[in-house]
Amino acid sequence: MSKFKEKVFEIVRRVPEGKVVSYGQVALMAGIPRAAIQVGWVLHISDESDKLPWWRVINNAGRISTTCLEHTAQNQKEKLEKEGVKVTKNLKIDIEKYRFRPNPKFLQNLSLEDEYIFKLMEKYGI
DNA sequence: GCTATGACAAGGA
DNA sequence: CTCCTTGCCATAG
Repeated sequence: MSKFKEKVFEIVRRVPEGKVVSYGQVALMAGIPRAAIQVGWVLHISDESDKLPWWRVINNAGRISTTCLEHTAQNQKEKLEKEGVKVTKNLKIDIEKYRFRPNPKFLQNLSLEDEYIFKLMEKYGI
C-alpha cells in the first residue's frame, strides 16, 4: 500500500463524530496539496468502509458528491444526520461549522512539513 | 513511460 | 447560486 493511501486512512480514521473534512483538506494533510480527487479514489476503492468514516468527507463547496452505487449520497446524508450534522435536501452542508480542525499534535503524528501546516492554517484556520 | 480516468478545487460566466 | 472549464495527480492498463 502506498504512503498516500496510508496517510489518507490514518487521517480519515481520526475524524471525530459530528465533524467533516473536505477532500482537499485531507490531501493537504497527507502532504499532497492538490490530490483531492485521489482522496476520493482511495475512499472509493477501500473495502474497509466499516472501519473508515468515509461519510465525513465531503467537497469543499459543502456538498456531498459521491456517485458510488454502494455508498449513495442519500446513504451518506443519513449517516451524517445521525451524528448531528445538518444536511439539506440538496445535499448541502455548512462545512465551516462542522469542519474538523486538528490540533498541532495530530499534525505532528503525520510528520507533516511546516510548509503544509502553514497552508492548513491559512486555508482552514487550523 | 504514456494515456485515460476521476467520491475534487477554484475561478469565470 | 449553479454550471462549465481548466488544472491536478495517484492509479490502472
